Amino acid sequence: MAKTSYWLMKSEPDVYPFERLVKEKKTAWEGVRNFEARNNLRAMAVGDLAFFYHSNIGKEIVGVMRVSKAAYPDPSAKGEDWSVVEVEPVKALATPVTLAAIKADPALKDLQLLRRSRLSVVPVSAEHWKRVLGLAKTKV
DNA sequence: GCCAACGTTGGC
DNA sequence: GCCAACGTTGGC
Repeated sequence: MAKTSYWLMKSEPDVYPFERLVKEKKTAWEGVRNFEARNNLRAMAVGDLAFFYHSNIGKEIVGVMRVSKAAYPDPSAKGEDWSVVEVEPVKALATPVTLAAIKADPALKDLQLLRRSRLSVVPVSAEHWKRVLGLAKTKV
């Protein structure tokens, strides 16, 4: 069993909020049109965990999800070289972790969310993962 | 609604 | 292969 990797994926809540993922039980993470984000998707393995971040509205990490199917061609981009993964909800955070809270925490200053703010799929280190869960008062 | 950051595209 | 122009993302 390979070591679990951690990620953070962004969605605008008026396009696809975490609550909808909870309701639908799983979704294909479509629409990534950035090479680096795509490569991150392709690096994911089944069982990897990811934070669900609401961009623009909310600007906070609201939940945790699990990769349930590894990368395969994006059905919304036929004939083009894009990928999606399938994810399923794990749980909502007891306390959402806001962007402001992340910025205010020196331990999280190197979080890729801050350093690469425009990238929609970024890796998260195990240390940062634990730290964010601590702030969220949530166990996974 | 504005603007900064930055990835992508296309001309040379 | 460089670089300017352009488009998109996302915070404020």
